[in-house]
Amino acid sequence: MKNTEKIDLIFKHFERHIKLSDTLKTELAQRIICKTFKKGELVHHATKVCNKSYFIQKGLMRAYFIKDGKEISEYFSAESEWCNSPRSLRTRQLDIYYIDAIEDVEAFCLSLVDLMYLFDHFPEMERYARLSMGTILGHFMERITSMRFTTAKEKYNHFLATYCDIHHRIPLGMIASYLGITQETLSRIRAKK
Amino acid sequence: MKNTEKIDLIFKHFERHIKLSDTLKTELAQRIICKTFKKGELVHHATKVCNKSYFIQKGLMRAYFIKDGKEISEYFSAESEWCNSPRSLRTRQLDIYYIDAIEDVEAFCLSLVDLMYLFDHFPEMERYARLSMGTILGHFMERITSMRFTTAKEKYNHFLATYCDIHHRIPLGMIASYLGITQETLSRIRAKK
DNA sequence: CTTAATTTTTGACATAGATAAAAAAAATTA
DNA sequence: TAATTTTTTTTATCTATGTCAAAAATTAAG
Repeated sequence: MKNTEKIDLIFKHFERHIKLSDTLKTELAQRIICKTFKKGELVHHATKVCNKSYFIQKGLMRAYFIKDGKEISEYFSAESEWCNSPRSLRTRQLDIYYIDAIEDVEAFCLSLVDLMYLFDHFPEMERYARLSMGTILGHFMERITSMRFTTAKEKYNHFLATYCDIHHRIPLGMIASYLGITQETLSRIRAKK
Repeated sequence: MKNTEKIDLIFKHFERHIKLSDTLKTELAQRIICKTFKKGELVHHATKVCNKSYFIQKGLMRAYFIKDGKEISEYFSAESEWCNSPRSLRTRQLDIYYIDAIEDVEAFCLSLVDLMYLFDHFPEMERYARLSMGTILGHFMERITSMRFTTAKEKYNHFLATYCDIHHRIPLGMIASYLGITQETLSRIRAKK
């Protein structure tokens, strides 16, 4: 890491859940590397096991999978959020997800090996993971509820609420596949209000 | 705890993810209490903050919420699974979920206070939570996919796959609300095959 | 700038699944 | 075991959203 100011972004993120000792900060700084991706660039390919986690410093990433030849968006990650192929990273096996950059991206990158090292040596990292996964789990539960008992319009409103800050940066087609509706339907919903 | 054999069930569960030291086993045994619930009994009420987690030893529990006066099943927990109101437990705030017993239930009960104590003193408990939440997160992702791009029949098949062992113990109406389809539709799907 | 490629919008039509109401079956209680 | 309540099934319509096709608008490339 050259830019010590930049890394503060991810430190601040950790510190929302845990206290970072100087030792841990040093260990993190030694292991985190910076990567950049051009808009449209593929960051992770489903034919590979995912062994990295990206923390976005600037830009927008998307996890998606292919169904019947079409890209189905699974989730979007923006500034100060992680992006990876969760199950692949956890189980060290293949999963269906691709990751690409919707905008030019600057990201911090932590390898699985380094993550494991940190979990083994810093219990507070385990806590961080437990707490932040709890938050994500909550979002998923809300999303499941939103998927089940709402009209297409309500689904879209729920999307607008959860991706409040970044919804305008995501193309309509990607939003439609994320919501499980057709882009025609979404276009009509937008036209009405 | 009187029955030392019984508590092995939950020890074995922990040991799927972590090693349990004798110290931790003792601490757990001191804190876990047994509770029983009759079929139909309300275990957790949405007007209360959830401050307990139940690990089911025998029977079947359900988390649900009320929408337009109807009970919408969120998830089911059977033997060797946890049941609680996740976000309420995590944030110490109210959430929408009720929990009831679909069958007579015998469960181990751990209070939030005791959970916190264990997290604070046993880093391996943090790891256990991280790993088991990862598994749950994977299930949720699959469920979200299943909710979005499949017909009612495919949703039902996905339910049968995920609740393979216990699907026959869950009433049709509860399954329908879990899947976000009407019970009439589910009844027709069952009739066909 | 001009052309090509991609994304979004619009229109016509089809259909899976919702809704409503009532009968049948199963489970619970007296 | 009869009576009551709850759950499931069936029948008949209705509607939101999907599908297909093509035009318009936007973005990217030469």
